Amino acid sequence: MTTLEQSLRIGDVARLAGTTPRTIRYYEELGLLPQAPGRPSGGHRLYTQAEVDRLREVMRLKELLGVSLQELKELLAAEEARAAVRAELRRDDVEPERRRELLNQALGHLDRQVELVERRARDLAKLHEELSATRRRVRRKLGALDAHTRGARS
Amino acid sequence: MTTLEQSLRIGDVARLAGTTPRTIRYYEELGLLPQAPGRPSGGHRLYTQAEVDRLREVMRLKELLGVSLQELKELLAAEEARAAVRAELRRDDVEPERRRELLNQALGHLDRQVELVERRARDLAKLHEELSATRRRVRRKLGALDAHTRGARS
DNA sequence: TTGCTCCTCACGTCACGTGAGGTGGC
DNA sequence: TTGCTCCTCACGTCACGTGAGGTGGC
Repeated sequence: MTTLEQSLRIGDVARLAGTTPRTIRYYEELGLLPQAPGRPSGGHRLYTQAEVDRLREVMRLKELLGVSLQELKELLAAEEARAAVRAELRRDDVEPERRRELLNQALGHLDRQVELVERRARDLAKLHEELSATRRRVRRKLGALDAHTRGARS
Repeated sequence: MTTLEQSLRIGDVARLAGTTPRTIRYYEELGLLPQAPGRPSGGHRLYTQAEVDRLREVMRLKELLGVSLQELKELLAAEEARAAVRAELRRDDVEPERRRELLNQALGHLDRQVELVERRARDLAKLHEELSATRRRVRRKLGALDAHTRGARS
């Protein structure tokens, strides 16, 4: 039961996640990150690796899903519910219908995220195809130009 | 030589592109869209389909590449250079070395865009894989739950 | 003439960046 | 004690949103 890892400060967390202390405080203010616990109001925030992971996940979803922080907060509230639910599900005295309800909720949230990701992936693939086609055309022109130049010299 | 299509107003363009007049004016101010030509300063802006296409492309790249408007402006300046260059290339009196230089520039800009797109696509694919795996796990639990319930009832 | 859309300020908002001035732990 | 990072305002910035008050074309 070591508590040795409880020693990350806000600057450490920011560096590990690739962002700034200001962003962490802002996310905490919005409720996207939990309040650093046991802080005497004005004292330093202390974190563990769990907060680093959480922050990285928040940043990743924000970037890749392209949603506002408010929307993201709602999406993540669902994930938190799932975490709480997992604890509840682990106990065996949960009624099957309650269990089914919880699992179905989780499935709904996952489906929404997957849909957002797939839509973005389709759009990106189309753009990639177009850029590649243009690039091939430019390359062909360069090739023809080289061949012509060599032909004229030889 | 009909000039019948020269009759789009800023609200029309916004609706066709899925944005707002304010965004169009802002992009014009930043130089991302050309000034609507022949406007008596205070008069209404008039557009053609070409501006609609341009605007859609700007919006699409902004969303999918996730770059700032300033970075996007630089990327698109390259595209404009390409357009001007295509006109120059069409004439046959361009020196081959100049021609090669222009084509190589175009290739460089395309490579940068393709790299951005591929990086995003990789990140998205990874996220998709993780979400799908989680979804499969939840589904398996639901399936087991159903089987168990039916088993208990039968 | 009546609506509608347009125009230009200009202030508000979201997601932070960036000092200003001060306190706290190795 | 000296640095360093931390703290809380609070104003600045980017990419627009949203009226305020007024002018212009079917």
